[in-house]
This record gives sequence, C-alpha cells and structure tokens, in this order.
Amino acid sequence: MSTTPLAAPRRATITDVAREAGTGKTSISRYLNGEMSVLSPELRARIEAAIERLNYQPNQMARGLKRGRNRLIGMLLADLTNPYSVEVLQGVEAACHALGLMPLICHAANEVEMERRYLQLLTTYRVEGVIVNALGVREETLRPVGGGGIPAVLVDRSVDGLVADMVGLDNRAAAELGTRHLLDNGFDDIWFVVQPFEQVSSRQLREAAFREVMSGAGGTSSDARGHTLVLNLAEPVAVERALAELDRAIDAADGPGDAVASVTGNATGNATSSVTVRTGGKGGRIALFAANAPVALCLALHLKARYGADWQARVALLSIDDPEWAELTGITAIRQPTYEIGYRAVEFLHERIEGVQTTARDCLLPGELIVRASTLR
Amino acid sequence: MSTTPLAAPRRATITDVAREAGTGKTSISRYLNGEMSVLSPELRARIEAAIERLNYQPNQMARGLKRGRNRLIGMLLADLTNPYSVEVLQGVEAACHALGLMPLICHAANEVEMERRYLQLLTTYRVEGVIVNALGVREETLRPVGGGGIPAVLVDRSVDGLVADMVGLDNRAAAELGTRHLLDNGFDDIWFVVQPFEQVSSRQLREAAFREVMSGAGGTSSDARGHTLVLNLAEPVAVERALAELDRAIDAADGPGDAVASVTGNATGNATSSVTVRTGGKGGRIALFAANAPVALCLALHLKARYGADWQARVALLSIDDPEWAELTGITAIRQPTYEIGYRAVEFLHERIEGVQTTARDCLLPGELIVRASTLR
DNA sequence: CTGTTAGCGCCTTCAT
DNA sequence: ATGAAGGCGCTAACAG
Repeated sequence: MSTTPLAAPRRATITDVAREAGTGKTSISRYLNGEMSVLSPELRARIEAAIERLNYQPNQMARGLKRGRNRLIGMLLADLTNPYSVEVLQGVEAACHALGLMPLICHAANEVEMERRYLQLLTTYRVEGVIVNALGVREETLRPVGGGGIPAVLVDRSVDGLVADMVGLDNRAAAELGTRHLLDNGFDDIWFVVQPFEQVSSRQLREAAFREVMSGAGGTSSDARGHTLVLNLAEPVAVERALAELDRAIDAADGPGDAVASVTGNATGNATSSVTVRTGGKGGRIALFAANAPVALCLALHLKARYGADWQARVALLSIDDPEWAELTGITAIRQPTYEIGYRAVEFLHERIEGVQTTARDCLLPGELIVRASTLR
Repeated sequence: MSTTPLAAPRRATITDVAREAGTGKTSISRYLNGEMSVLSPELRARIEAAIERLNYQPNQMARGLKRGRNRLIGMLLADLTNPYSVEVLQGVEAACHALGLMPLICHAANEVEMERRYLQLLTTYRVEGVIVNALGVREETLRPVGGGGIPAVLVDRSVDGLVADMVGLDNRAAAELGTRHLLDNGFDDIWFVVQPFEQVSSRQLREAAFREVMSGAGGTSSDARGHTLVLNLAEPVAVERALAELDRAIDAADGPGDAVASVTGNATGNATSSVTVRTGGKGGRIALFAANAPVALCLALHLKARYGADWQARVALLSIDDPEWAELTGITAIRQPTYEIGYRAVEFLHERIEGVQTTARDCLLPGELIVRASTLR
C-alpha cells in the first residue's frame, strides 16, 4: 500500500538503542545475548520496546570481530551444475539452519584457479570452517585452511596429504552394487565410464571396485569383460574420441551369432587395449556404467543422437547419481544419500569448530540401487 | 608430503605486520589499499616481505566495520533445484567476480518463512545489496531491505508495491513465441500448464500472453482452443487432479478415424474415469505448453508413466526453460538468457550500491526458441 | 612520505 | 542488577 520511505539514514546501533532505552550499552548487549535472568523485567521491557521502535538489528560483523567467531562457514562447490551438489547443499543448509551457522556458498565452476581464490577469500572473511567439494584441491591449496587452523571437512573426495574429516558415498560398495546388478542381469560386456580419475579419490575408488568385481566375475560366470573408458568432459575432442571408441564396441557387440573382434584403448593416450570376442545372442547387449550423472548425461545424449530415441534397446545404462531425468528416461541408478552427506558434513565441521580433537574421521554412506527398465533382461 | 602442522595459534593482524616490518599500521593499511604511490619502495618492500612471512590476510570483517562496506551482497533464491536458478547464479557469480563483490547465497527451498529469515539474516550481515528471486516476497517482507535503505534488484518476478530494478525474461514475447510456434505447426488444442500464478508476476504474464495469442488465433485460423491448467507442484493431490483432467483431454483428442472407447482412472483411487470417443485425424494431437521446467518435468514424468516411452507420439510438449534433459527427450523449449539475467542483475545492483538514483528500471531479455521433434508436424 | 590518534559496533571484564 | 572502560582489526583524518 504505502510507498516505502526512501529516507534510509543509518541503521541503528547498540548505542542508539541504549540511549532510546535510557540505559547503558552493556544491558543491551546482555539482552541480545539472551542473558535475561540478569535483567530486571522492567529494564528488559524498555529495551525490548526501544529495539522495536528503532528496528534495531545487531551487526553480525561487529559481533564477530569482537568475539572472534562470526558463525560463518564456507562451502566450496566444484560444480553446482551437477545435481549432486545442489542436493548436498540442501543438507548443508538444513544443518546450518539447525546449528545456527550461515553457509557462504562458493561455486568454483570447475576451475581450479577459482577454487584457490575462493578458499583464500573465505579465509579473508574469517569463516569458522570450510566444507570442501572441489576439483583440484591439493594439500597445498588447502594449506591456508586445514593447516592455517581453520577446520575443514571434505565431501565426496579426500585429499591426500591432508588429514581432515570426510563424508561421502561408500564408493566401493556402490560400484560393487552396480556391477553385480549388471552381471546378475546377464550383461557380460560392461563399460565403466568415468571422468579422469587420477586426482579424484571417489572416482578412483569406483573404478577400482568395478574392476575388482569384474575380474572376480571372470572366473565365476562365463567370461564377462570389463572395460574402463575415460571421458574427459572438459575436453570436447577427447570426448569425441572416447565416444567413437564406444560406438565401435557397441556396433561390434550388436547382432547375434557372428564373432567380432574389437580393439579398444583408453582416452588418455596411455592406451590400454583389449581384444574381446563376442559370441552373440541377445545377451550381447552392452551395458554402460556411468560413474556419475554428468557422464551419464553425456552418454545418453550421444547415444540418442547416434541410435535414435530407441537407443536403450542397444545399450543399457546404469549411473551413479540419480538425476531428475533418470526416471524419465528409464535408466537405472544408484542414488547417493546426498542430503545426509551434506548434513553430516556440517555436523562434523561444527564439532571441529567446537574444538573436538579426534583424529580424522571418515563417514561413508550407502547408495541405493534404483532399478529401471534400462538394465533389465 | 609433510604433514600440516597442527599448531594454528592466531592469525596475524595488521599490528603484527607493522611490528614485523618495523613500521606503523597506517603504512600497512595503505599498502593493502593499493596506495603504493605514497610508499617509499624501500618500506613497500619490507611490508611485502613481512606480509609474506606472516602469511597475513586482512580481515574483511574488520575492514567492513570501519569503512561501512563489506563488499557482500545477498542472493536469495527460491529454489536451487530449478536449473534456472543455478544458471542465473552463474551469471551472478561471474559479475560479482568482475566487480569485486562476494555473493552470499541463500536458498529458501520454496519456503516463504525461510525467505523472511534469510532476508533478515542478510540484513544482519550488513550486505550492501540484495538480489531477490523469491516466492512469497511481498512488499512488507522486503521492507527491511528495499525500504530499509539497502538496494535490491528483483529477478524474474516483480513485487507489487515495491519499486526496484528488475531483470528477467521478456515473458510476453516468450509466451507468444511459443504459442505461435505451436499454432504454426498445426496444433489447435493447446494447454498452457503453469504453477499457481496469482502471486508470481512472471507466471501471470506468460499465461496472459498465451491467452491473448490464442484468442486472436481463434478468429484467424480454424478454431484453435486454448486452456490453462494450474499445477500446484507443492500439493500432490492437486497435481493428481489436474493431471487427470489433462488425461481426459488427451484421450478425447487422440486417434484417427475409428471410434474407440477408453476408460481411464487415475492412480489415487479418487478415480475420475472418463469415456472418450476419438474422432480426429493426426491434427488432433494435443500440445502442452509448460510455463517452466519443473512443470515440464512433472508433465513428462506423468505422461511417460501413463503412455509409455512413446508418449510424445500422443502429446507435444513445449517448455519455457531448457533443462538438460530437454535435448535428451526431444521436447522443444524456450531457453532463457539465464546467465545474462544474473549478470545484469548484479550490474544493476552495483550501480545502486554506487549511488545511482534513477527510477526503477526493468530489463527484459528475449528467450530463444529451440525447436525439437516434439512439436513438429 | 610516515606515524599518531580516534573511532566503526559490539562484547567483556571489572566495579558498583 | 547495572554501567564504564577497554579493545577486536582496521581505516581515516591529522599531524610531523
């Protein structure tokens, strides 16, 4: 209704309130900090009124400066574009809310340089702790943080050389779960597709677990073959090359009866070639195991472009991460307990901030397999 | 390599640096603020060295307290789950980066109460301005902000009663673009599906523009029918009901030549069964115009569940917003210039912070139609 | 060119 | 139960 007044002179300070309430700053401060028991009901009422009248709101910065803690924590995200991040964030926010913390969210957009800058910026704002889910974090990058005295907890990936709490998916179990599912459903030619994993512990673990299960399966079941394909999403040409390799395998695997030889190598140039001989039947349908949602999306888009809307008839797709389009497209997925990951991360951090000195803890949460049409039969 | 030292005594202060450099705080301060021209090269070098040695990093909070500005701006998002928000955010971050601002990102998770709390919290941290993309913002909610003296710029929606800059999609043009596209491609039964739009200006505008075009079309072309369907995503039962209504329409419109009776009920048990007799030709295919991505996703999921993977053969889907799964599923979309929206918002805000006093400005950016298989033929 | 002196808004002894 | 004084880390006049 009424137009808001344009006059916005200057926010009331504690001094203003004191004057308005006819008392000293100390009492106001006490009121603000909830030390009610030490204030006469009378004074308390006056203060309350003054605050109301002046629409006073304490300046967090000033409080922080004085008491040394500003209730700010940093949350460094490598990639908000990844639904995983947003979901984790929800948990983080909920926990912060519950613990009276304010998360400073920083989005590095997959740029290592950004990560460094943000970390340094957070430090500059004297955040009380940091939750890190970054790409290029190396021990030295985090030095100003982990070492500099401000507590840090890692999400999804650990950083070697840096001892810190970390919380994330139980990668081994998840990769095993997925691989077994594929094997159990008769797929004997499985491609694990993952972004460059040398630097990222979670990817490493997933890939290793996949390989382990596959090699075990080789002995047990007929002769399942497992391949690892690296998909460097940041390098379009590398992606091209990797996908082409995949296409060859798919084409070769398709169709019944006749034997086909396929030579494959990985994208890093450090080619790991493998020769496989198919023996046919419907069972020849290849299965793709995407290490995370971005990879799965890339694969799905490519396959759809190449084989048409019906691409799933030729290839099965399973992904770690359960993005919103998974249900729509019918791919099976391993959903991460993202919300809880975020929540726990904050809890850990909070404990550290409160001075807990335990040795670094790891919290590995289980993933949930969501079977959809893609990997059945 | 080396384990990070656990000793993390206390961050160096400007005083420490001064002592270390054998000079006064003022010079340090000058150095920090880039007033190099006023420092002897010699002193400057000593300062540089001292800072390096102590790994000193100025305390932003303290600076902010003193100079009255902390370079912090608030960014209130109604729903980070909506890809739109994340994309806008990227623009915001880029702009902040360029302008030396630090965005404090707040995610209200579609809860009006949260929005209020965050707004108040931001105020408490003395942010210099706020970018608001909220759900339940009413003039009074923003009072502490817009009126309280701290500049605000609105994104995507305007708030009546509140005069402030706003930047967003040119909703009228976008809705027209989409509707015309549908009409041009022979669809004569179009459903505009939107979340409750009484409170949200952008939704209102889109719906109105849709209706306008449709009524115009009724006169010109044959006799196109336009419907508006409200989908309250927050109310599962309401969603059920709305989707059931849609199903009826789809069943009725479908199929060529021969008459077919189909009985349908929805899953809630609260069955709204309907017997329909199809009469039409291919032209009878209904088109759905989703007002944004969340709506489109909801529709797509439902349709897929009801009509199977081939649902697009029965219904065409066009959406404002171009989520990552749009390409995958082949629906046509109107992509918003999200990045630019975010970028401009920050620019506006920055100007306000710098004291620009112009009357409230609106910046309406055009959407881009991306035609895909769904709405062709 | 460089250092001294006051605060910014708040919390915290320490008296009263 | 209440208030006065000092200081958190930094900047901004003023002197030298």
